[in-house]
Amino acid sequence: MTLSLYDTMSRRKAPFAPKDPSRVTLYVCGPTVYNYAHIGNFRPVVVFDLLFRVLRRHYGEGHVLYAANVTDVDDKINRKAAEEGVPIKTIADRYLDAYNADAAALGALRPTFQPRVTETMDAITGMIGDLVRNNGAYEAEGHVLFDTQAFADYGKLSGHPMDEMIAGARVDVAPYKRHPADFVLWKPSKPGEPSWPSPWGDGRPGWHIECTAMIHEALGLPIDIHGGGIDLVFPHHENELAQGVCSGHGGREYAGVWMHNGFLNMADEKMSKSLGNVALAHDLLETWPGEALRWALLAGQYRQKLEWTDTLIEQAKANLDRLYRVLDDSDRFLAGKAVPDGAQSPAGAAEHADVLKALSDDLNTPEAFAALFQLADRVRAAIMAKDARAVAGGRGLLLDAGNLMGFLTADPQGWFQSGADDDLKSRIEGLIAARADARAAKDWPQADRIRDELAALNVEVMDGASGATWRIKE
RNA sequence: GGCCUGAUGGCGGAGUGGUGACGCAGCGGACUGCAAAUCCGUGCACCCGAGUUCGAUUCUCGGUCAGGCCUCCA
Repeated sequence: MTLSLYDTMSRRKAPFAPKDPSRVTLYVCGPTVYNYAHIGNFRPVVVFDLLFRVLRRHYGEGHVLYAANVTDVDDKINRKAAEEGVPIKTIADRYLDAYNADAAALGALRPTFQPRVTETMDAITGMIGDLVRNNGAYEAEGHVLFDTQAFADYGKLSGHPMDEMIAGARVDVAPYKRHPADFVLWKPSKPGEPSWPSPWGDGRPGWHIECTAMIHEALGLPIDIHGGGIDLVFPHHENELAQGVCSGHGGREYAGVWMHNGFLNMADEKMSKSLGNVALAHDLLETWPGEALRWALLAGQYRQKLEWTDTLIEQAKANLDRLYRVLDDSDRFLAGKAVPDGAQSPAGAAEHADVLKALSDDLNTPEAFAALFQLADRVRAAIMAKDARAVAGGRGLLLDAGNLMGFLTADPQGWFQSGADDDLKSRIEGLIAARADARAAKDWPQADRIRDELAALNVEVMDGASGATWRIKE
């Protein structure tokens, strides 16, 4: 099965061809850890986690290397550390832990490498040195600047012609720059700020060089896929590309494919800390299962913008409920049954294949979801046909397809009963038992009274052939 | 000002030159003591104008609207 990906550089979808199928490399720009990350920050995390999973399915788990960096020195981190009177590492560690916890709750696997700027300083200064030697950078007033004139293709990724970028620039140009588009590779630290030694004096790296150096250090240039948010195309990725090529590592190529996810909007505007319209993943995870948030983040194709609303999350939750119900019903149906082995094709084999097929088409998650539902329908039909072998096989396929996308990892019963502690559970079970007695005695008013009581506890009862089941209503 | 996306039913959201996915919500029915879940059935859309075509939601051009980048930003 062919994997096709959309490349920002060529503006086309094309079959993916890694340079070495036994060592596929993926890099995604990670967080600056100075605060809790908002849900929009996690869109690329979830999207590229999905890509990571799909790549592993195509090339084998051990053959895909995924690096996502951590920016752990930056003005905002410095400021926060100064406010609290602690080292920047304290701030960075705190929010990196929170970030990784949130990412895990959203079903993201840990990247193979998670390099930190402060631990990659030698590689960073080394690469700046390479650029200076190659005449791709120059020193001016204690700064080292990248010389955009040295890279003829500058602007090719973003499609921004050089002249127009200057004409439209809305920032003051530092006087020591040879060209307005030149950008900082190394800058002196102000007194009291963290600084590192370098051949150009003590200071700290510019933002763009960090990624290029970490990519080279962790994966080696050139890489197969470079990902990130659409906003990073210019200037960040444009600059990374220029640095990488001019550094002399990896030849003319920096990344084989450039992938960019669209933004998350809230009330028709992008979610951003400066606009103040943020929803922290950390807070959302208090009220919603991580899988529901993950589903919501994948509800649209990754390149499209996504409107983040409560309705979106509710619908995502409802979608997952439907799949979990099938799993739950399968479990009930299979309970106590000896399932015969056999080579008979399980329910939903074709639909199972369709899931990977849809994902392999530039991560078409909506189509993958559709295939997942069709697969669930096949399992449902097998339950109704009382075909234990088909149910067991189909259930396995549904689970596998869901897991591939990072879903259906919860125990089905637990999915519906999460939010109930043991006290509540035993109370619910007691009421259900009492209601069963009332129903056996055909005391309908009493049975309905108990159901109302359960409803007051936010519990929904479902009478089935083999007794009543329940779940927490949302 | 320059560059770039997008516009599909009540909602989310794929896709396609000709039979308009999928899910949520709605409606009718079956099942149920009544519900819920489930099953069966069902209504509802392709921004506007022009062009190409036997035929366009799908291609081309123009317009309108929305959003993004050009500045820290996923």
